[in-house]
Amino acid sequence: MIEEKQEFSEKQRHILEIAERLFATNGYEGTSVRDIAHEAGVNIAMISYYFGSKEKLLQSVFEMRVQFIQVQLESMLSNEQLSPLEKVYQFLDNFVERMMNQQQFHKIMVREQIAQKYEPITKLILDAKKRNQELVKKLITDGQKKGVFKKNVDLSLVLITVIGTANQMISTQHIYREINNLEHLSDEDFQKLIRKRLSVHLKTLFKAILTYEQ
Amino acid sequence: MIEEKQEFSEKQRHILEIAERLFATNGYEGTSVRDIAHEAGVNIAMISYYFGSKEKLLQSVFEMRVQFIQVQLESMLSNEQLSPLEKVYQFLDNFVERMMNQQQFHKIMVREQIAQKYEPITKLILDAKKRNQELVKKLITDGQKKGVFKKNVDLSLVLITVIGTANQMISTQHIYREINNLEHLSDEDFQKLIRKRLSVHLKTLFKAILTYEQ
DNA sequence: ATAACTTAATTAAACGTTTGTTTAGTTTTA
DNA sequence: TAAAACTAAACAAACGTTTAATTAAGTTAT
Repeated sequence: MIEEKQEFSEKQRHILEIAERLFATNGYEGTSVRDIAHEAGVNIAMISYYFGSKEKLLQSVFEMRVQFIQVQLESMLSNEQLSPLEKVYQFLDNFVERMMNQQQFHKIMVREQIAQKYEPITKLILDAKKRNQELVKKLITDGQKKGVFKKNVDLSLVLITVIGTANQMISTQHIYREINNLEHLSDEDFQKLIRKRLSVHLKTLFKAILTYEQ
Repeated sequence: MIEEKQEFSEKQRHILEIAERLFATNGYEGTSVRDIAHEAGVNIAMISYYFGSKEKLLQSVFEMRVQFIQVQLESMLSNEQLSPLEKVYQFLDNFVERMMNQQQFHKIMVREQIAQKYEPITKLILDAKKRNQELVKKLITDGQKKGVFKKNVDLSLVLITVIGTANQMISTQHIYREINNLEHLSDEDFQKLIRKRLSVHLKTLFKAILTYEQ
């Protein structure tokens, strides 16, 4: 029987999820420890008790969420059955799903990568991005060797578009909803819709940038 | 002699620019009125005296910057010399230049469109986006009528990519710089470089999404 | 099995700072 | 000499964190 490592207790995870939501909507400085404690239904002192400080609480939110890609993608990469383009598509699907499932967290990410105020978090973000880029780079160079992808692609710039598009969609989905008259949809259906559209859109983009075919 | 409407005095504009920079880097809640006053070299009370409150100060920053597109683009649109694609290119150049010239302000925008905390500002952003989209829509449908652009383009999604890419570049330019080993460049040269690359990149994207040609 | 003891969880209250804003007074400008 | 610009000081409220005390849970000894 394998004992799973429980980094945080159930109660701690509850606090972390509340904190994540509040940090996402109000920002780190815009959220008070009292707000978090109140919404989580715990005493204010518990947050220092469990996490040490407000800043370490934010760090803990990051730790909770940065299980990131790593394992999932490694196996995909080594699958020799798939064509380079198929691999890229699968990566994009995976990416969109991850982003949409963790919207609150990615809102925090957007803020923090602007602010760069808390060193350990800045470092976490940078490392994750580098790792991400290395993985995609393998995908791309693989496709280039096989002659399916163009050479001279600014990979960083392509990733900025992919991540930027997802971030922008997450940040301004209410506007997208209003402008396109999608208010009649349930929240759930709307989420499904933009997830699907985002996925298709990013694939189209990637194909257009990377391949010769039309 | 035409008297230009001076919305803000020179001293006020100085405060607004300091506030803009601090709001951009530390966020609205992360910036204290004392910080702003100190950096601007004025007494704290002057901020209430001039702008009424901290929140109205933020609003004033928006007012100062929302001279936006409007006039510039209208004339471009009506220029019958240009092909639809050339018009789109010109729009993109204009867009990138505006974004890069007002990076601080756009960092605030990114935060505020996530937060949606201050009603008047949320409304300002929404209106600007709608106006923006209407203008581009004219450009696109014009090109569609002439048979140069594809039909069935999700314009909102395309704009999300354009704006999202620019926002992401502005937010994570330090990472782009490090990953691509561009630290030897002067700040000025680096800014020029990413402005150019962003411009080219967005044009490529637009062309790939909108046109049939390769 | 229960009493004795230890550690962990939880609480209300208080701590010293910092927050945005206002006041009452002074200096500068027209 | 009236209005505008500016200042230092004070305001209450909110902030993150700590304290000291209490309750709950877990362990050991008998």
